[in-house]
Amino acid sequence: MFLGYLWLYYYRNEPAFKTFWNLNVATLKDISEELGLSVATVSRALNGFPEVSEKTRELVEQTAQRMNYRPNRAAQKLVSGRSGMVGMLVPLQPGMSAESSLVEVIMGLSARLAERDIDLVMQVILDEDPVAPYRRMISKNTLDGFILNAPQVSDPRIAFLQQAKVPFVVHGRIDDDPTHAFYDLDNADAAAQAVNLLADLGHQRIAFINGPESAAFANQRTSGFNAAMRTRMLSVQADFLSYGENTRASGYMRALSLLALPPDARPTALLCASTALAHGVLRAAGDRGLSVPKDLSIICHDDLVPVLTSDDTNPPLTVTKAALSLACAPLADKLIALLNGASPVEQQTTERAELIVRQSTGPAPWSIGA
Amino acid sequence: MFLGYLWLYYYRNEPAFKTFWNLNVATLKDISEELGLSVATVSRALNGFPEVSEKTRELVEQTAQRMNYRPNRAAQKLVSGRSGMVGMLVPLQPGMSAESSLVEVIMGLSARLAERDIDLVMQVILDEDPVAPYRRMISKNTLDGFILNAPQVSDPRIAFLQQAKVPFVVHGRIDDDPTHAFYDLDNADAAAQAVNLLADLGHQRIAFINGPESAAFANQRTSGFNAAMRTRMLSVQADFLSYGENTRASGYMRALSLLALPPDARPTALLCASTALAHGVLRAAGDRGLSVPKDLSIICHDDLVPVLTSDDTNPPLTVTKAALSLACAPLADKLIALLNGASPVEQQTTERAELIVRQSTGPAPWSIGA
DNA sequence: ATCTAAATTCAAAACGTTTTAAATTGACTT
DNA sequence: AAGTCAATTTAAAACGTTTTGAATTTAGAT
Repeated sequence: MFLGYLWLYYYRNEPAFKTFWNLNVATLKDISEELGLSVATVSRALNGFPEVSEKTRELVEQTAQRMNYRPNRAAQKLVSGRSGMVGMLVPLQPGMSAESSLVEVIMGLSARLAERDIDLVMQVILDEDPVAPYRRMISKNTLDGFILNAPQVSDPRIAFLQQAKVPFVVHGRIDDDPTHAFYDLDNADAAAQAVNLLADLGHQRIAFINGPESAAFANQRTSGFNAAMRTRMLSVQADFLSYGENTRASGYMRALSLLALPPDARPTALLCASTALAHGVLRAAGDRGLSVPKDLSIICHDDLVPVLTSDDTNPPLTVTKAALSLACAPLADKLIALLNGASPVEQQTTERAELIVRQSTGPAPWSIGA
Repeated sequence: MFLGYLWLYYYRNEPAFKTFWNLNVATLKDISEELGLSVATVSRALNGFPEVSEKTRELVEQTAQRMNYRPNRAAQKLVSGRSGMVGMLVPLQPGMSAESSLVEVIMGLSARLAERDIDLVMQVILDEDPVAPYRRMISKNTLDGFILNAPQVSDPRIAFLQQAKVPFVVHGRIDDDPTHAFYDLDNADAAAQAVNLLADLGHQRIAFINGPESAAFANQRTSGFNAAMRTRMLSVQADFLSYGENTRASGYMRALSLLALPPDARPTALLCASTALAHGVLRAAGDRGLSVPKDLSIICHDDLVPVLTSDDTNPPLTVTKAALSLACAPLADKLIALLNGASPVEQQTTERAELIVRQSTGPAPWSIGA
């Protein structure tokens, strides 16, 4: 279906929206008439142009305030191309609704952007083609830029937006040396920190319960994991590295099968990509009658999203910690910088996770027995 | 096919790609020049006006499709007063980020609205004054209507929007007979169903661990609870009804203190406003060494938000069930109806929760002993 | 007072759409 | 062939802002 008939009913109906005008919103013309000035001067005065006299500016600003003037975004957009709105299009994947981290990010972004009077347009994407919605939004001509989350391994959205020369910032990055603006956790380092802690505790059979294989972050964790294991002279068994959904259920299932191995073959330590996975793993350990950390050490990465916490579990989880909420302000700031003409490569930040040792990690079982 | 070629251009970075996707978003003028028609006719053809000939309409629609035309929202807004955007302003309360139900609603709404080519503008509110952000957004003149969630007992936002004559729909309602458009769960009935089940099982000391006192839904649940208790000739002790945050932690704390009472004084059944609360309650029961449902029956309301489920607990929870996700489509539809001039009182729907009996409820302990 | 340059201000065009009122076309009557 | 009425189409005026290029005022120097 093409747009036609929708707009017919939508637009033709007057009484519903006529009321919008009733709210005493003053226009530039109203102010200019009130003061006997031209619209151009009033516009310039309010936008801080240098060629308007101080006396006039003050007068105009007072009057604008008094008359409750607010610039009409649509009109601004029409002439300047800037709408004061940025978009975030999130793909709806199966089980996505559980993605509680998303609300954390949306909230933080929206709050920060609002400080600069920028609005956040949210849209859930159902399309097969990940690029199509961006094309649609761009051609609709209402957004100044985009925030992308959860980048995939070779994410077509990023290539597309770069090509289209639309400002955007990514929460995460596609490879080690991207040309786009981003704010990202040092995922490889987080995995490496975890491995080093476990290796220091004498663990040799370390399994990694990772996130989705298509996610860029999961691949970065794998790189860090493998590299650190190699450095510590530890071998990685093929079936000790699994990818899957970042959910409690998935963690439970995957841990259950790992822990079904005989005691001398099964991992003595599990590294999980998220607290959700770790919750599932804890439960699986309980079901298998294993005590943590005596029989099994567990470490995970904690985004500090308050839904599934890492410190009110039993035992409290050892984690690599990096608050997701801290990403919001930088992301918003970077996008704003881009909108103001900054170059993407100047807008790249990587953050290091902090290791918090709690009670879910301990010496490897064999080292005690030996 | 079609898409394939585009990808080709896209990867090759060829000019055809740029001119097709990027700067050249077709306007009505482009189409009119292409066809030798006037802008007015093209506009009318696309908007389904009756006075344009069928032949012309078809031609215009094909050309529009071919040239990748999309109406410029800013321009439409400027002349018609309609922007094709609706807003959802959510107050950021402490512990709000845990409100995972929100993401569920946002996702669902956005998806449904997108079907009608309407965009959802999200904003997090930090203001003290709940009305201020609405006033701000309205004067900015970019939104056609609002979706309100989590209405409070006598919510000032609703009064303000009604007086400002701005279309809006509420997820929930302020009182039993509101004049605004809403979609709401029959909260009183949900509580009553729970009480009836427990009463049928012989429970007499039933406590209610409710949501925040300021929330309208919590008050409706209380009414239903009290009414049903009265009908069943059961008395409600003052300290058996508590209000608080809808979190696991709050459920845990409140249950802990209830279960500290001596066996012949403490409640034999707990009714919880949410699965999050119930999770906390389950843990508290475990900590107190009480077995569910032998010593204590637990029933809660389940929104079917997949973060804290009710069926993979031990034991699986008896619930009154009503999927939150089912609210999204009706909410979006109602708002669209309002935008098209429908009267708010025609746009009111109440949904009944379904009782699902699982293993967390059982006969009252004394009735077994007796 | 006159001239010049700088400092202000202004009128008008543009952005892309919808809509009003007027103009054109076409089909039927006579 | 001319006249009438309906069916299409068009030109032009909005909507509220920014911006360009020109016009005016002011100040400074002669």
